[in-house]
Amino acid sequence: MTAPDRRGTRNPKTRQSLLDVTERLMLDEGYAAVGVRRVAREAGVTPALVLYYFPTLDDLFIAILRRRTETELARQAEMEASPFPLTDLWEVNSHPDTALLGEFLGLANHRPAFRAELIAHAERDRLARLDALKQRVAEGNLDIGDAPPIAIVVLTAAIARALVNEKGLGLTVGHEETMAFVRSLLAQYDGPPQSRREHGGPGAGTTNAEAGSGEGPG
Amino acid sequence: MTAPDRRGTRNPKTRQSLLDVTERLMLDEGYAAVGVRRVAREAGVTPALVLYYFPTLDDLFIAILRRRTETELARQAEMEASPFPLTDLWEVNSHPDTALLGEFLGLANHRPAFRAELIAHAERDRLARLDALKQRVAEGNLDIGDAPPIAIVVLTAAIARALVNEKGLGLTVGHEETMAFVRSLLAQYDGPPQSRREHGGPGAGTTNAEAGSGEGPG
DNA sequence: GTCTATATAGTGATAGAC
DNA sequence: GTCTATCACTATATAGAC
Repeated sequence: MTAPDRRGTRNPKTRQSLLDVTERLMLDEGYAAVGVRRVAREAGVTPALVLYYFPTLDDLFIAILRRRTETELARQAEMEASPFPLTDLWEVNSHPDTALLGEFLGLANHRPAFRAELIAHAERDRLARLDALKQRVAEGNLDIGDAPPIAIVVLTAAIARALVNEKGLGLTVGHEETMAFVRSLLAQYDGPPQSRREHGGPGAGTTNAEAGSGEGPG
Repeated sequence: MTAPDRRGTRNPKTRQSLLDVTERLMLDEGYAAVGVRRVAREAGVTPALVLYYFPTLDDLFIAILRRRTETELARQAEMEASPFPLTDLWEVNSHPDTALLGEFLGLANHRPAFRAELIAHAERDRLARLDALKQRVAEGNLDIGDAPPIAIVVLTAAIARALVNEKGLGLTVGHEETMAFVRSLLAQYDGPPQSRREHGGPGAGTTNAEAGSGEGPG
């Protein structure tokens, strides 16, 4: 259902070019702008060639998703080496490329063949981040109190994605204050105990609620 | 650009039927499922009649948005009378109909005529909720500490919408824990001081972090 | 107010020459 | 591996009969 899997990969350079164009189109104009003709035109080839590399549009979208996965695994690895995992988890989710995830969600809504692939990817990704977070907690590098780690993972992703979506639309009411607030909250528990409260960025000026009056919950 | 504004509204019953069908289609299958043919078929009329009431598809979508606005204003009014504004703010945002907002966001992404209308609506809505929240705080009915009220409004909307979106997709990893966590957080500061911690629903069993070890921040 | 019929333009995908 | 040409289908939207 996904791809007839044409052996030989043909010309890798052309293939990559098509993927680049598609990804940029999705980010700039949304997945609805992606079509065989449009992609072909922007890549300087013919529509037929696009379908030669990706027999169906679904195959093209799935290829984008798969390529994305590798990039994210790399970022994930970086995060695991960071001294401030929470803040980094937030930053990773706030990356402009997160807009792609929004497009993927919309795409999955009316492309069944794409949906299964996306869900599998999202779940894998979510569990990977959960594991990473748990490990940091176990190492004593991070103290999130009674907060369920999975909730932290879900929340950072949810908030960041929603903000990116809104910004892409041109809706930014309250974003600045919200991001400052979130950053200050994360910075409060983030990193090894001795360094706590020493970072958080200039935007965290609102210090924050004394929601954690102790040295840290738990 | 929006509508030639056909005077007379014709048959209000037919008009409402078309709106009902469209709204249900958007919720069930996403905005991509909405087209003159499909709407016509499900409403038991012909495609031409749909365009008789709504000269372009954009007009149809905008009509949905406008009708929605009234409904939300009603909910908003209810919320303002509730003893637990935070929890209600969350519940309102978690209402299944929130899925519509996600569809609207996607829609605005590739329908310029719809975008301006949506942004105006979203900003108005956000500021209304902000005012309501501020008033509850001023009344002493709610204590959110140093947290910027606008951040509370943005965050509840962002989180709820993201969860609804994911659920619609079939991705629910971590949702239960996250919702329980959010509810417990909200319940902690929600309502008049004397009733605090007496509600929050059965899902809030994880009690929560002792993030607010005092009677309340501030 | 609702219909039939159609104009116009787009789409994903295929066949086959080179 | 890349092209031209085209099929089969869908879409929004319009004209005009009833």
